[in-house]
Amino acid sequence: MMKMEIGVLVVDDNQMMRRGLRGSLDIEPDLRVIGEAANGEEALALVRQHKPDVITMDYQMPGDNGVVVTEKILEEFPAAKIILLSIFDSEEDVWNAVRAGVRGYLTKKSGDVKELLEAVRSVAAGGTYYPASIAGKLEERRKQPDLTKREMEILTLLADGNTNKEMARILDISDMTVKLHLANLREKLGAVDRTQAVVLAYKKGILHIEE
Amino acid sequence: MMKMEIGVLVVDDNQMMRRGLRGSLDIEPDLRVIGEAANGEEALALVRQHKPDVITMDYQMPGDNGVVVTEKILEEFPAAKIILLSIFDSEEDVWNAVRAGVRGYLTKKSGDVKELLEAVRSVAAGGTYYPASIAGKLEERRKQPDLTKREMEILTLLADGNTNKEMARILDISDMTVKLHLANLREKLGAVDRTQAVVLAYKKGILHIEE
DNA sequence: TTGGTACCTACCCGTTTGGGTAGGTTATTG
DNA sequence: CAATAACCTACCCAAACGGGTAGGTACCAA
Repeated sequence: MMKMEIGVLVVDDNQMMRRGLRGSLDIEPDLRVIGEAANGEEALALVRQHKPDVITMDYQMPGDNGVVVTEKILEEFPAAKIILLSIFDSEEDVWNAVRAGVRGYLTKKSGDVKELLEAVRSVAAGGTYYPASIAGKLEERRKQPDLTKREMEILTLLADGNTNKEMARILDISDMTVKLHLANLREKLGAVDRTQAVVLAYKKGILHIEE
Repeated sequence: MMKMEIGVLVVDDNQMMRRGLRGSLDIEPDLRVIGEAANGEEALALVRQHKPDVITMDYQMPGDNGVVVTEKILEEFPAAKIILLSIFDSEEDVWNAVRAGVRGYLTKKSGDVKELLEAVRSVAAGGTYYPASIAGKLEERRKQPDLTKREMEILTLLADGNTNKEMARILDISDMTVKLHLANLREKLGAVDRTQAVVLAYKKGILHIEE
């Protein structure tokens, strides 16, 4: 009555990573990699074709990232079981993935194959899988209020080295209002000043280092 | 007279990455992976034992990072040919690796196997290998002056949300001096204010996001 | 010995920031 | 309909920051 094999779809743009994942999974007697996708479109096509039991999904990919692809897959196949794999594990990253509906989140840093296998089996059986460190970040994030759209704009402008007056001009609002948003955003992030605000925003994964 | 096979040592703490690398290299007729190491000690031991023609070295590892391990290997075997593989490719990261004496630097983001093979063969033949994006960052970094020890201390304290007065107290110097270092450091980083200074420090890889 | 670099201090002065307090409109949702 | 959240503006005031200028010491290398 139990299905003998767990069919896994590997989604990762990194060719070497795909090779490593396939090797680690295929060697297990109860697991079988039924396909590899390097991006969102390929992933969706293979999901439609093979209905995999579990999908391992990379976060960073050209085009749609793993969270967006997850949303698209779940929209069409609400029962799909997706485990997100990422080099990054900031509070915000984990939060976004969980909100999108993933069943597990693993960090690539460790590269721990045992952990991966546990996650795949647990999720295939209908459970979820979050290592302690990830679960902690999720809990931490849950306690924090979201930044509003305006606060995000201010935060971005702040990181670009704008003064309050400049931000006011850019957003076409009073610099009094900028001060207000800034105060709220410092409060939400737990920062003592504007400089620490951007630092904490980076650490929490709200802002990203892209040049 | 030419050596038929290029012996490669793979150094990476990530088990899946090692698997992917080995698979990608071993499949080539002219390449042979003669060992895998998960950290600096293992790497050094295998280098002594096998004298590999080329070493692919991960940046992020528990214990000594890839640059430190590179230095240790080159101290003992100055002719060793090392290619650094990293997820990160900030100006500072590339700069540190090149200063340590690597012959090539590849980013793991692409996971481009062709590029890896080209790099290994080029380096084995006595050449170097830097993709255009990496070479550009190296050139960029070369033009910039180093931060002094004091400036680094100020930068770190700055990112922690300290005011000038607090930094002065912590470093036991005048807040006038803090202002001076801060001005120099803004100048070197090309930042308009203290907030942008830490942002640029992150982007350049001088500061790191660790919680 | 001279030059360069890192490091330190001080003054003046205008601008920017942050804290507090007190109001308002609009849109959404129970 | 009332409550809530997001958004906006204004005032006062003290503290912090940034720009300019003008010095000093210590050390290392040419």
